Amino acid sequence: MLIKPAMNLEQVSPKKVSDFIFDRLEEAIILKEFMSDEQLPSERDLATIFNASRITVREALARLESLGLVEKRVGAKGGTFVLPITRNSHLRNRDEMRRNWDSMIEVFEYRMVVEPGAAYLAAQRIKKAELQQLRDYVTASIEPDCSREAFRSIDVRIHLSVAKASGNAYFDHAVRQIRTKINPALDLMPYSDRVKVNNYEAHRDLIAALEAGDADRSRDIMYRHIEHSAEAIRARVFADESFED
Amino acid sequence: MLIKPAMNLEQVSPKKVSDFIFDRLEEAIILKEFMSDEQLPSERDLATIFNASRITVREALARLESLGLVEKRVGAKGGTFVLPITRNSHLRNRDEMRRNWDSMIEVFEYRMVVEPGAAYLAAQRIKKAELQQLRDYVTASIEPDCSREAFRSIDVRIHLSVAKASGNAYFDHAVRQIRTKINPALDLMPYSDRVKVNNYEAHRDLIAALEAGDADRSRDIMYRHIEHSAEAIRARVFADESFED
DNA sequence: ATATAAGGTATAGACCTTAAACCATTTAAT
DNA sequence: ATTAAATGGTTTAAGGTCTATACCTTATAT
Repeated sequence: MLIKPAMNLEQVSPKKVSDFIFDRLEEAIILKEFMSDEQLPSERDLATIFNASRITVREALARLESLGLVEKRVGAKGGTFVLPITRNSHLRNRDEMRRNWDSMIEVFEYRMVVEPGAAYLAAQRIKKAELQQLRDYVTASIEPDCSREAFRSIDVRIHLSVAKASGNAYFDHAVRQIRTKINPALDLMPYSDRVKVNNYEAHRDLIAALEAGDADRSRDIMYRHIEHSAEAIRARVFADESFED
Repeated sequence: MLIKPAMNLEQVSPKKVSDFIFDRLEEAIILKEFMSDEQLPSERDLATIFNASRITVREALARLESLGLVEKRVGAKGGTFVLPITRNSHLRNRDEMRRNWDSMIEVFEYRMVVEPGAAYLAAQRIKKAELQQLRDYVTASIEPDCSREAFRSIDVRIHLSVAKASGNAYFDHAVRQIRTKINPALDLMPYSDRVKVNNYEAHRDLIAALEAGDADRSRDIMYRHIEHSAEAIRARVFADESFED
């Protein structure tokens, strides 16, 4: 006898245009497509980009502003500017993750399946230009003048590029979603030579495996890389000390 | 030097409440939570379930009706009823999949990563009641009086239950999404004893592995099961003959 | 015939979005 | 000092969507 699963009753509410715009801009800031002090396109340009009215764009920007992600300045040379992450927002992030650690674990579990899968496919399909782009990112990440924020931004781009090189929109989207969830946690990490070198070596080895078209090795390297990353985040979130680096 | 990725300009449009309701009902029908000739809840009940107005529910139902998924009848004993899949819609589905085979391949690739991952986690966490539910499903699926449609419905429920047993909302959601994409293809499959037995054995072995808490074996069985399924779909979609069984 | 349970329809008000115009502020060029 | 340009800030009118409520129509069972 078949038992019908209960009708999945979900409270739906309309997703407004301003919600979409807010989500996209928040994601862009979290993924560091815009870095600190960088200016977003003007309200008028954003309206054109998103094919929306200026008022609707302003509603999305107002939400970003109320979250402390951006700041507006009027006048010529004015505009909407991305605010740097403050020590306070760091601590708030950490507490939020401590309180909600179970949901972080869910993201990690998903990531450990999805990103190695993306690397596996990418090894079979990545194009020369994409490999070169990856190499440029990795090279830039190990330069001595690479700022902490630039380093974090490059790290995101490397992982998103591998997902894109998988040639599969599902992996691309999933990695983007995962990264948007965990990037605030990664921003908590210290910025030491040891971290830089560890990351450099993992990314370098991954690129070598991708270049060799070795899908299994690419997958394994990615798996170990993000396994290590998850453990480092866990240690950091539950560390007693506060953050100074 | 860092090169900024181009601003991802996407045309956003508001997602209306009726869109959400339409999506959920369409999904429920595709996943065979409602079977042929079954009655959906009344418009008034759906409005309560989704916390929306009746007019909005009617808009969603009108779209379902225009797609030929449901039919409305007025009067007492009237209501909204799920229509059976016709031979024509079968052929349309097949042609659509032939034309858009690349996007089917993307779903299969994603599925081969996500569902084995879900099975791996489920083996470590599945509860006694969930195992019993799975056993009941599998038993029902091999009964001689199990209709073709009931068989397909049970198949869906087994895979969704495993995803749910992973205890991870990301896997749960992803498997749902994947299944909604490929279920129309699975509906094209013949309903022979050979198919029934193959499915039965794969599901039986999977449950045994889950019950043993053997994560690696659960993952491998799931992988081979859906690899076989993808190949069977490919053969069916590109078969010359039309469908009689 | 009548009651009942559905779908079918109509109206008014609240909210969201667009388009277009205009105001206010700041900077750089003149 | 004046002015032009670029930006955010504001207003208004028109149209679309959603809610709430009420009432109409159809078909079945009693």
